Amino acid sequence: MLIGELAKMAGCEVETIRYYEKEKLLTAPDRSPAGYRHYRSEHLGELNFILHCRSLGISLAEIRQLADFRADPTLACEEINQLIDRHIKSVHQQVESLRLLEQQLQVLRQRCPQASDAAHCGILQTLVQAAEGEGCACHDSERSS
Amino acid sequence: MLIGELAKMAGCEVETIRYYEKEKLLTAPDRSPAGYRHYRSEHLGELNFILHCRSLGISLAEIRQLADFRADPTLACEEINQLIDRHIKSVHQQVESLRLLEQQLQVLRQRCPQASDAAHCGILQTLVQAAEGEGCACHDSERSS
DNA sequence: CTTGACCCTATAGTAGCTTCAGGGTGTGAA
DNA sequence: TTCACACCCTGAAGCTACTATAGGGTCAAG
Repeated sequence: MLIGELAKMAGCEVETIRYYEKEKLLTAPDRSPAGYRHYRSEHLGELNFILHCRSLGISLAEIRQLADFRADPTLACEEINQLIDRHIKSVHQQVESLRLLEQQLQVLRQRCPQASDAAHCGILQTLVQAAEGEGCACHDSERSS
Repeated sequence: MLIGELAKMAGCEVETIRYYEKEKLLTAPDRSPAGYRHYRSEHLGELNFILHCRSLGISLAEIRQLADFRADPTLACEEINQLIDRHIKSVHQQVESLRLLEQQLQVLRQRCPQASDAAHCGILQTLVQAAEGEGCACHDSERSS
């Protein structure tokens, strides 16, 4: 299987595969005399493992750790639990701060319900006022919470 | 006002200010004979504007646009509205996908309630199974939704 | 005249790819 | 056979928004 076919099967870009190989996340395949990479089904498994972890927002460094656990199953899985717990925590924090951000943007957006010119744009005025330290509508919810 | 004082007043790093100047987001201040930057209150306003926008997750490219609107207030503010609307939309999408991700991680975590060794680690097994295309517990909610 | 806090520039590093330049390979058709 | 075209290769640079590092200059106090 050539790199293009593997990419198609896994649903990623060819460059991504070469990148993972360079980063030693994917074992290097055999090469044809012309230097073409030839993959086998194990490679598809490895690649899917990486892509699946990435879709869960796990970093390449963490995936490298998981791959080590996978390679040596006598290791304690307590670390895997911790890794996932840390990850859940950070995702949860991201969700919370983005929800706050969304609220702030909604408030900001309501400042300018109709289009006119920038001189009268409520959004721009709000941003400029905030810069002048007059307290901003969009971040008020931070103080009150 | 020297760069260190400005940084303290605005609550950011000195390097960040120099970076914004290099990126032409901040107008270059006058220099002392020794080459030290000397700032005035306008600069604090400009910097606060940038930092406030950044705290709302607005990119530097978008801040550059907003600064143009600020500089030429005869421009239509419709574009500002659109910029904020686009931003709200993308933040909302991020929130949704992170919430889904959190759920998936919780499901994954429940696969391994107790620590043993990696050979019996439910999390690792789940990830490996997913890689083998057997359908994964953590992404099941995607299909059912 | 030395110490220490501050300032300067230019360059490289971060994460996770993506894009680009410049070239080789393999297959089918004219 | 020669051409086009789709695919493959490498190495380096680009992206975002900073942060860090190296190697140096300035200035006021003691």
